[in-house]
Amino acid sequence: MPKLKPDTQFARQQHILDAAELAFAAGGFHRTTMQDVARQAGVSLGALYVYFASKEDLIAGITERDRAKLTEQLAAIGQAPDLAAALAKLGEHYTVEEPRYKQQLVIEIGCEAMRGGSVGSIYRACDEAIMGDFERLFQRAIEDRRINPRYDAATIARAIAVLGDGLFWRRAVDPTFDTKAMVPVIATLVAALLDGADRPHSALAEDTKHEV
Amino acid sequence: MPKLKPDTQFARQQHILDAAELAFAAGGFHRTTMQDVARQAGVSLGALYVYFASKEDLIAGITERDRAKLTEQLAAIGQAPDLAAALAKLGEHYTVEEPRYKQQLVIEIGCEAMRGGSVGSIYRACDEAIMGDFERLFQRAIEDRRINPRYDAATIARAIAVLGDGLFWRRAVDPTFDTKAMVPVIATLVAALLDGADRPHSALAEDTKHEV
Amino acid sequence: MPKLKPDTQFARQQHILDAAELAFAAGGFHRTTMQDVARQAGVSLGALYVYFASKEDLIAGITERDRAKLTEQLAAIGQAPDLAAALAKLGEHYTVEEPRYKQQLVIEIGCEAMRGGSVGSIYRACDEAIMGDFERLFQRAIEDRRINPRYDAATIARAIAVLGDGLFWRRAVDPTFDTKAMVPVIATLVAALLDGADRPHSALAEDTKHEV
Amino acid sequence: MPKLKPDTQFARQQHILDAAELAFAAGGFHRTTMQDVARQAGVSLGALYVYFASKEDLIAGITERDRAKLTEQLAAIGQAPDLAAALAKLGEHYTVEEPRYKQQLVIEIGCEAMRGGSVGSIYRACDEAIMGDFERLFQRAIEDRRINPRYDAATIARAIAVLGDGLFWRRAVDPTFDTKAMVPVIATLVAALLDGADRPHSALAEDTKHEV
DNA sequence: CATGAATGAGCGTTCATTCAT
DNA sequence: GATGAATGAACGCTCATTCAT
Repeated sequence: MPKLKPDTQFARQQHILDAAELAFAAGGFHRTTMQDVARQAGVSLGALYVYFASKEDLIAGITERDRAKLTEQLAAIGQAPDLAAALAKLGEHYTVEEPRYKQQLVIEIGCEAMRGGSVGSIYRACDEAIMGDFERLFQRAIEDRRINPRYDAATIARAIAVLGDGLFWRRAVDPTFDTKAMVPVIATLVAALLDGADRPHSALAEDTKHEV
Repeated sequence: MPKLKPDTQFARQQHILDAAELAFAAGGFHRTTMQDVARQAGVSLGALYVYFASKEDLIAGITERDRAKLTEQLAAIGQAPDLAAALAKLGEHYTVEEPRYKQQLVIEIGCEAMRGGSVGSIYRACDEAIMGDFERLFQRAIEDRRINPRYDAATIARAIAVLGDGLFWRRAVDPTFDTKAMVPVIATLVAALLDGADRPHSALAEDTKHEV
Repeated sequence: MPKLKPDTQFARQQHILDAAELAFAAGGFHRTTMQDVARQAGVSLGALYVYFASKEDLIAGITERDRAKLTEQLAAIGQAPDLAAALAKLGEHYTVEEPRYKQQLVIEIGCEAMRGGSVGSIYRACDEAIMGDFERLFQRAIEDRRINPRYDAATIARAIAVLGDGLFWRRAVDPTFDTKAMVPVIATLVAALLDGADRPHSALAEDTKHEV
Repeated sequence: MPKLKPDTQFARQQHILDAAELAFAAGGFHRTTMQDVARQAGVSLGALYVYFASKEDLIAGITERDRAKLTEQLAAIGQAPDLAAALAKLGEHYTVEEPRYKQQLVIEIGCEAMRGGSVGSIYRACDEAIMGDFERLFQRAIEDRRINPRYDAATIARAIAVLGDGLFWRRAVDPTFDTKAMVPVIATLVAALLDGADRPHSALAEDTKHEV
């Protein structure tokens, strides 16, 4: 029998990735066995290895797809007229539409990425790309005078990443965390970051200004 | 003297915890074997089990010690006259004094805590305690008119947790992250949270005000 | 064909049970490792766990098969016209045809069964079933006047169990024991049990008659 | 500090043996750790090794003491005027006075003795001594015409051993076994063995006579 | 291509034994 | 002599990966 049609191949790979995300989110990368993933996907163990050469490869596949989606969504923000509003929208998307297990997966991925390996490479490459895009995005916004921040584009990008990652972490780790209620609060801070150059700041800000 | 003095016992337990933190931070909880920990601690495999009944118990011990230290440090903030400055100081502490592997450990712990178990129980119990303390701290500060925030104490506490966790995450996961440079920026946001009731806000803040 | 036919599966399970009996009889349940069993069976360690979930499960499997065989053989006695002769035949079977290691295994099983667990459950369940069958067997024989014992059916059943177990024990524990020579002697006692109501007995019997 | 007085030494050794019997009977030789024994005896782990060089040595000590006691009791039977009655008395002793855990220990010992080692040596040496004594006992009784059996002294000795061991086994392995009720029944068989030369026997005896 | 039985290296854990105090 | 912390070989078991069918 010749090769499966590329469409079918791709579809099955995506199906396995979906199942693997569920399985891994439920039990973590290490406690979850390839057998578990196969069962969740409704395929045989051998079939798994047709589409992914190893467990690491499978995890890398998940990482890649997840980061690609995030990259894409952040890219879409570049088109938005109101940056702050677009970012708040994105924050809401991850809060309301996405199930919690996706966030837990992101934490799991980051945790795995800390150890290097192929997951680390992919994660960091994506992160750098995202950060670069982000930076350019804010650079353009500054140049176009659509925002008026106290900090340079690179700092803004990183600060917003801190906020976003903090939200992800909290939602994943704290089951009592009310993400929906927190998003607008964080959005306020994003807004403050984007548009704060000419505002007075608290004593603290004054004290630390020279460190920036 | 055959029976070790409690002091010595405690010291050895702490020594093993130190070694375990190093070993686990380097390889993650799952890749790191008990043998690795023993080697790092310079004790035999059996000695490990004299002080910790299982690997889970050892990880729980690390979690407990780590969270206890954090709780203690946050408690100390209650005494500070300038809340915002004290928080910034704490942020700097975790940035400059603490080695990066400690942050990675925190991420590892949180990741493990997502799966429940004894680590999950300890983590969540500490987290709740910390959040409660935090909330009361801000409540008192509001009543004493030392701060004048737009949000209630509970929201402030949670938002600052998001900022702190975001910093931890970034430092752990992104080796290029310049934490030292980012702390003052985040400190600005903390200051904005603590003292922002009567300031004008951006359009975003206006838009989402009704959701708060 | 990837999925093994049930026949093959069963055959392999039986093969492993055979090998395990040999290995366990040679070294006892506790000194014999799963690796030993695997080596004896000519399969890998992992393959063992395909067919038996744990060492206890493997021992339970041996127990079950052994007891099932015994139950079956005792059931066959029910059909025999001459009860005493059939029992003697069975005694001879276990003496001559069965290798000594099987007896040693029975002792090992009983020893394990003393500690409860799944082996204990299986052992006692079979023992009770056997004793019940035995009792009914003798009850019918009494009613049909094929035997004429001094004791009731339950007592007969238990006394014969004592004789049988004593033979097993002796053969297993004493390498100089001449089972072949002893079986007819024990058979005499069985015969005395089955047919002794109207015979005169020794002083001892008279002394203890009131206790019966 | 010089050596302990031999009396004290002996007393402690006996105390440890008592505790070890309890501990081993409860959990079996293999599941019970030296730590368990020490705890049961109320001594330190190190003290155990002052009195017994190894676990095997401790088990051998138990075996030796147990067999010595049995040997002694069987020797006492030699003095009895009525052999059958004396044997029945001994049977009752092990049924009523001795706790069940002692029987379980005997089974455990026999099980261990099957594997050879020092326990095997001791067990078999004692068994042979007992069997020799027993044989001589019955030989003298035959010569003195106090008994009139169908079989020679060696056969009688072994047959009675089968009965005794069968009783031990049943009591140890079957928690529902009513030993007290069974002893008189078995005593009947012993009596039949000791005094049966000139009695008619059942068809079974006739049938199997040629096999003897 | 699909299957799942087979493989075996490697893990967490136990426990008989030793020995510094 | 007594103590119990320390040792490390060895065990039961798991699971990523392979490959005959």
